[in-house]
Amino acid sequence: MNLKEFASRLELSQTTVSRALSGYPEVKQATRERVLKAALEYGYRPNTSALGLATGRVGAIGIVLKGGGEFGPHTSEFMGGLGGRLQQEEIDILVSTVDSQEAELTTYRRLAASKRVDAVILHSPFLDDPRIALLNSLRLPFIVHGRTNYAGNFGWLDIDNFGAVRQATRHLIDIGHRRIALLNGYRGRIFAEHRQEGYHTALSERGIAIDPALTGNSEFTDEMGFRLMQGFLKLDRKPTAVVAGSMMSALGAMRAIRIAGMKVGEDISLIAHDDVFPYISPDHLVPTLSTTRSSIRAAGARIGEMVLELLQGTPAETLREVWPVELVIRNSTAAAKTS
Amino acid sequence: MNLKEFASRLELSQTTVSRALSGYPEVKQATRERVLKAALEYGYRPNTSALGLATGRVGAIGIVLKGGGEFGPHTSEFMGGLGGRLQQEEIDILVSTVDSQEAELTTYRRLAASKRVDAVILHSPFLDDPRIALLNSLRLPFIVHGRTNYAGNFGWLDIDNFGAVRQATRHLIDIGHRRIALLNGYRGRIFAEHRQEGYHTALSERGIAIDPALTGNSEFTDEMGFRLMQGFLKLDRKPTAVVAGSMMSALGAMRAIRIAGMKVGEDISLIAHDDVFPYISPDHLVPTLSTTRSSIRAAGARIGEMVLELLQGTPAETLREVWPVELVIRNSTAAAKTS
DNA sequence: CTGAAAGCGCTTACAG
DNA sequence: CTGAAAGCGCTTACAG
Repeated sequence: MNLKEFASRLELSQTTVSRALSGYPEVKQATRERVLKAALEYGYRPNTSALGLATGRVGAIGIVLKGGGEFGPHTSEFMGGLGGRLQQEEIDILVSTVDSQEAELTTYRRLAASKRVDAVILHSPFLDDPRIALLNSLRLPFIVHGRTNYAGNFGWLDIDNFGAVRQATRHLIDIGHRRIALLNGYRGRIFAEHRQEGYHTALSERGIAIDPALTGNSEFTDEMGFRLMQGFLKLDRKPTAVVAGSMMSALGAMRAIRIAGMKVGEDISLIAHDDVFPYISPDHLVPTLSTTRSSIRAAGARIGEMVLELLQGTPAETLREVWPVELVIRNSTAAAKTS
Repeated sequence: MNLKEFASRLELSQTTVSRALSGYPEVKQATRERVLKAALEYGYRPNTSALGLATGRVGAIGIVLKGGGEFGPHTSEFMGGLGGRLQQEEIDILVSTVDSQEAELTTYRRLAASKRVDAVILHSPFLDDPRIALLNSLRLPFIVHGRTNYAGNFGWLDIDNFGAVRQATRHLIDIGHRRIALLNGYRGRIFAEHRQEGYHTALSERGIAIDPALTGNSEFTDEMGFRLMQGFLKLDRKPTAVVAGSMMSALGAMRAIRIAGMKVGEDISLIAHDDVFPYISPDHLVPTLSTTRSSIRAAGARIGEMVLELLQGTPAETLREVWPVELVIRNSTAAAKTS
C-alpha cells in the first residue's frame, strides 16, 4: 500500500498523513493518533526509495569489508553493537564486500555517487589512511573506528591501545618478567602501532632492551597465535611472558605452550586483549586468563550513536572518544620463576 | 551530479543516456561508448533511490541477524561468500539486527512494506519455520540457507548434514569405537535434527544403543565445546570418540581432553565439521584434525547466485541444492584401544 | 490545523 | 536511433 491509498482510506490528504507519521507538530492530536493506529493496522510504511528521493536520507549506514579476512569475529561483534543501536532508529547496515584496497576506494565512490547510504563507518585505519581524504572529498559523512594521523576534521572512537599494552607489559615486569613477547597486528595499522609503542614504552621505562625476535605481527587468529608462539618457544632465550592481541591469538598461544610441555600461568605468563566475545570468556579458560578488557560490541553501539549525532548536525570534531582499557588479573599470570 | 546535468554535458537527452548506461540495444554504438566513457570520467552513477522508485529494484539483499549470537564466525564466512558474489553485480547486503524472534518477523514486514530490499536470505531454519509463511505472504522473494519441513514453494541450499554425521559416525564405528559422543546444535534447528538423525542412523545400523548422555546440544563455540566435553569426561562410561559440530567446538573439546590428561587421536578420537574458516585449518592443529568438510563461504556465494537467478525469474522450485560433504581423515582419529 | 501541487532523479511507453 | 513527458511514492514550501 502506498501513501495515496493509505491517505484515501483515512479520508485525509497525503500531506496530513505524511506529517502525522513524521511527528510534525502542526497535526491535531486526534488526527495523529488515528493515522498512527491505521498505519499499524494496515502495515503501511513509506517506500524507502521515495523517502530517499524526497529527503536525501536513505536510512542506511555503510560499511565496507574485505571479503578475505575482515569478516571475522571482531567485525561480527562490532557490527552486533552497531546494528543494535541503529535498529532503534530503524536504520540498517549496508555491507559492501571488496577484495582489495583499490576496490574499497571505488566502492566509497559508488556509495557516494549513488547516494546509497547516509554515512559510512571506517575501520582499522592505517597511518595516513587514503580513505579519509577520499571520504572528505566525496562529502560522505563518516566515523572512524580507530584513529589516524591524518589531520582531517572527522569523528572517531578508539580504545587506548597504547595504555592497554603498556599497562599489561608493566604488570609483567612488576612481577619479575624480563623476556616478554608481544603478539601484535600488522604494522601500519594504527592500533598495532599504538600497541607496539605501549610495549616499547613499558620496556624502556624499566631499562629493558627490546628484542625484535619477541614481536610477532599477524592476524589475530587462533592459528597465527599458535604458530607465532611456537616460534617464540624455539628461541634460545624463550620469553617467560606474552602479551597477546586477542582471545583468538591467546587460545592458539596456549595450545602451543601446552604442546611444548609447559604450563600457562606457571612456566609462561599470558595476558590477552579481550574484546569481550560472548562465546569465549577468559573466566572459563584453564587457567583463567588475565586480560586487558574493552567491549568491541559496546564500541560498535557507541559509534552507531555517534553516526546518528553526526547526521543530526553535531560537528565531527566534537565526536571523538578514547576509551580506557581495564587490566584484569586472573590466573594466567604469575611471578617469573627465578632461574 | 544527476542525470539531467550529466546528459546536458553530453548534449544528449536523459532518455538516451539512461538507455546507454543500462545496456539497451537501441542506442548507437558510438553514442553508448561516449556515454560510458563520460560516466567513468565524471563519476556519474544513477541515484539508487530514484532508480528504486522507477524500477522497483533497489540493488540490496537483506539478511536479518540476531544481535546476540548470530554475528559469529559462521555468519561472517557465509556473508563473505554472499557479498563476494553479489558485489559483482553491485548489489549490497543490508543487515538488520534484531534481538528476538518476534522482532525478526517485524523486520521482514518492515523490509517488505518499505521496499528496502529486493530479496532476503533466510538462515538456520527451524522445523516448520513461521518465517517462511510470512515471507510468502509478504511476497518478499527469498532463498533459504538450510531447509525446512514447510511444504512451501521456495528455493534453498543446504549441505548434507545427515550424510556428513552418518559418515563420520560410521567411520568411528568401523575403527572400533562404540561409545561415540555428538556435539550438536540446538534441537529444533533443521541442521541439528539432520545431524542427530545421521548419528542415530549410523549407530542403529550397527546395532549400537543410543545413550542420550553422549549428546550435547548448544552453540558451536569454543567454550561450549569445552564444557560439554568436560561433561562427557565425567561420565562413568566415557566416550572414546567424539563428533563435533564445528571447528570451534572441536578446539574447546580438544582443550578439555588435554586438561583431563588424555590425548586426542590416542585416548579419544575426534572428527569435527569444518566450515573451512580461513583462520583455523584442521591441517595445522596438533594432531591434525579429521573433518567433514564443506565451505560455508562457497555456500554463501552460491546462494548469492541463486538469489540473482530468482530475481531474474527462475522459478523458486528449481533453485534447490543439497551439497555433499566430504570426510577427510587425518590424525585425530585412531582405532579404539582394546580395553 | 489541513491540502493542492511542485519537485526529488530516475525509467520507459509512446511518438517520431 | 533519439527525445519529450508521464509516472514511481514520497516530502514540504506555500496558500488558506
